[in-house]
Amino acid sequence: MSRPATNLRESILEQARKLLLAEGYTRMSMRRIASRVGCTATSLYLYFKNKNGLFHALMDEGMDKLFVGVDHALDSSETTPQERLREVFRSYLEFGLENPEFYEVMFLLHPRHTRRYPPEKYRAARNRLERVGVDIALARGDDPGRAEVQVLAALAWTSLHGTISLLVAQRVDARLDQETLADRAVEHAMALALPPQS
Amino acid sequence: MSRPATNLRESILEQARKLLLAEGYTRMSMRRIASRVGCTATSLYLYFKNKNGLFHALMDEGMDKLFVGVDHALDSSETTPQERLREVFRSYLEFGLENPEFYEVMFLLHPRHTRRYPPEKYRAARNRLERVGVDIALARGDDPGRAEVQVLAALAWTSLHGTISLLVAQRVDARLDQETLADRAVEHAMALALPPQS
DNA sequence: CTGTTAACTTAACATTGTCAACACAATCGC
DNA sequence: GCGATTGTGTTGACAATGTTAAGTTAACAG
Repeated sequence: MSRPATNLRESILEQARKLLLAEGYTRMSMRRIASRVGCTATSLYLYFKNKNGLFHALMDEGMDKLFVGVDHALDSSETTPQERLREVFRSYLEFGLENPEFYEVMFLLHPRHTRRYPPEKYRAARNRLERVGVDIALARGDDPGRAEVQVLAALAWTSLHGTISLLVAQRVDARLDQETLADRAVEHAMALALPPQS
Repeated sequence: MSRPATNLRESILEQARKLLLAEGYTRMSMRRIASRVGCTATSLYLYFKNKNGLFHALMDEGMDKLFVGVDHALDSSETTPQERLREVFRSYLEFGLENPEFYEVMFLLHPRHTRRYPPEKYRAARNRLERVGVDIALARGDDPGRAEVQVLAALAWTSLHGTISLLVAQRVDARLDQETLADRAVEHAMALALPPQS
């Protein structure tokens, strides 16, 4: 059959996502995706440059998913910077813990294994981080323009990222309660937004 | 040739390590290692169960390397808990940043891609983390037995881990100075050792 | 000289990502 | 209507991967 006018691209993405979530990147092979979709492996190359292209498309999905929660928190302008920050941190952590494979795909997989996600696409993420920096500056009564604030924003991110990645990889002691750890991670990140000299 | 009595195992480990450091896990293929060693790929299976076994042997090397610095800091008993902690944190960060591939191999690679490193081997690492917990308790004037302290130790770890992994993957804004970020990450972790209600 | 065992290789299997070549159906130009 | 073109897909192949079964060669024991 040809020209079945089905949007094969969507089916490919759907099955690829399922396979990725269920079995990880390596076992998400072109042939296995194709077999589930009901076409040949080479057909995937009509819609994606290669396996990495497909993978990047999945990353886009993940980014969108992440931004929904983060933006909602960032845009709640009627609250204080502190409350916004806490909500952003919590939202980020939640995304990571509830979508471990997506998180893995987006921030954990080393670019050496998958080819690098286009830097311009990370700009959207970096923009959010800058807004976090602004809120940190507001909370601290600091000048948002200072490089110091960007360092603080980066620290908040790395701190939460570390928590997510070790939890997701199940590397923290199993006897520790995951939720308390997550809560404390948020509070620890919040410490960065405290006014200086306190 | 047979029975050359060479310690082939050592050569394999050496070349595997070089390949891993230079080109990452995926490109460290059994055949490529063998070709550099000067034997066939199947010979590697005489000394290691499979690629993962070889990989775990490399992890052992990395663990040892890490523990040298961390233990040195932990054992400097003539200093205060705070100074010890700062030195441990710094040492951990330094190891991660100076041995990115080892760090990647040990704490970044998801167990889904490489099979899981035997849990009992992580015990050595966990022991160190418990000693960090003790020092945190000492610094805070807290009871080392409290679960709270273990959470704090875990938080210190996740926080430093996040910094290392994002720096190693070159995901933080390149305009930020790597060293200041590292320094601040140590200080941020040190905040966990402050006496409560401050 | 004959076994036995250790060290290593040959040859193969199934699976992977990827690509060139081909085939068919729909649409466009006339 | 009809031929050319374009889009949509498949066939078959290539090289590389991890892994294993079977074979080979060398050293030692009796």
